[in-house]
Amino acid sequence: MNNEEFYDLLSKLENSETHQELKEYCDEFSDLIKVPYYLLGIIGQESAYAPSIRVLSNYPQKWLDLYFEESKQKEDPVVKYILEKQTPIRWDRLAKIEGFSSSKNLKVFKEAASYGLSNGVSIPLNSVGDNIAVFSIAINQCDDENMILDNALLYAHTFATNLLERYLVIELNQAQEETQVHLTKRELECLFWATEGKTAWEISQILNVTERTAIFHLNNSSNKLGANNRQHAVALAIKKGLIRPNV
Amino acid sequence: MNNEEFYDLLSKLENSETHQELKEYCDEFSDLIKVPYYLLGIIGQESAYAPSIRVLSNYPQKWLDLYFEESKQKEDPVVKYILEKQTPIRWDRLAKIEGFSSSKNLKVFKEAASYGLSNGVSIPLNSVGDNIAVFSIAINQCDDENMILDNALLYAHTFATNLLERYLVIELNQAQEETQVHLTKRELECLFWATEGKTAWEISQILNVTERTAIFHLNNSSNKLGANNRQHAVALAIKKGLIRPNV
DNA sequence: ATTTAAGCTGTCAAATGTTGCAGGTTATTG
DNA sequence: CAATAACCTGCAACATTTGACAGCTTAAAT
Repeated sequence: MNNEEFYDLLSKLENSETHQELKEYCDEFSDLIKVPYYLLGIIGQESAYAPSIRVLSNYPQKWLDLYFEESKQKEDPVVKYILEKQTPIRWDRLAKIEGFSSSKNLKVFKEAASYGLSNGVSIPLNSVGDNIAVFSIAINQCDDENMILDNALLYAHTFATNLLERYLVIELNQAQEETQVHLTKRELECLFWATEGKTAWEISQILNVTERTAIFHLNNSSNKLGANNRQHAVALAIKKGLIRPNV
Repeated sequence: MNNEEFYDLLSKLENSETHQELKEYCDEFSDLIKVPYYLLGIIGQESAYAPSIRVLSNYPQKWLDLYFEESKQKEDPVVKYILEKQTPIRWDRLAKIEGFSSSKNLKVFKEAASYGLSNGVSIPLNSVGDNIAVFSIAINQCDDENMILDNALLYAHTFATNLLERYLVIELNQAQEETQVHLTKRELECLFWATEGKTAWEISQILNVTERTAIFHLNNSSNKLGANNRQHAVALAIKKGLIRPNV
């Protein structure tokens, strides 16, 4: 693959309007890097105790079915890794890192291999917003698998970042007004100071309004976010990326 | 640059023990990709209204001094971009994107150019934890600047991810016990449910303890995190990456 | 000119959170 | 065995948050 082909592919991603279209470009990418399998996995943590998992992949369907049926993500070293680290990692190297290499964990690797996914690269993707994602590419056993993967890794890293960004934009567009929350400037200001540990009274002093007004905006924020209480609102706002540092 | 040189460099990063050492490898990287300038900027948002900014860079010192003296980050389109987006971007392309291309913003680009930074690539880095970072590489005007940058981008993306991860690990090691917070299992469990919007009483039911005990753990968490109140504790815990989705 | 969105303010009662006091158990480790 | 860390519980006073009711101002858009 040359750079021109690659950047062409990225601009195709940017102009995609459906997840189906994205999948086609993933297929194209997979051809270009000569790695047969890919998977984009997204963990939504709006509710952290019941996270949603979304997948865009051409992994063997039987393996995917088995994987989620038996909740193998709970003992998958790749999942453990992406929740803690940010750097792309080759599976055979991951298997040697302390803390990820328990025999229970390595069992997942063995099972995956039996479905034709003997080695791969996984790239943690921490988007702003409430999602944690991973993009993996995988290959069956062959002589130069390490070389192919090392070469593909660089492309896959940037490709994955663009893929996820576009995936989430499309998702947001489709969700439309129902799920979309729009907070007013004041509501965001109040929430911001709430995340800094200020009480309603303190916020009222900062914004030069009465305490009642600060409470009013905070309640509106909570309601719009569908939060149970202020703590929940604060948590949701941060996870959704509504709170930005005052750079 | 070939892949071998690159992966060698990455493993040097991984084994670094000081920020000075990292800087040396950045210099080495800069040579390899033939792009003279680099900058790693880290925005710590433990306190979002007074974020800390740390820099590891070989940008012209005069430009850096001027930049922070005049708080140019407030109108820097790159800063605006990295707070919203995740994908690497070439500056000349960024200048054309709607929403980032106000004349006020473009002024920063012009000033940077007068210090020898006429074009570049910036890579948003969203680490788990309480930091937002950017790695930029920059080049002075020349005939094939776009080609050089496009070629360097892929390497820079993965390099930057590894660089940041190591930078933060070193920082954490040096901070040592003073700043380090260790929350017990129970404290984390209570905090987790607090971020899900549960009251102390509800948490007590989930964990099968009395309400008083849940309050006890929540208070301990708050104190250890240095929080003013529960909302603050929840916010800090999420920003620090202590709250993980229950995958 | 009317509507609409956003902002602002007030009061009251009930629920929840915060703080400080005091004391207990259990498992691990030197 | 003694020390330690983590965990568990109760009571009481006070602060803060939440929900429900009611009404005003201002700027922008139809």
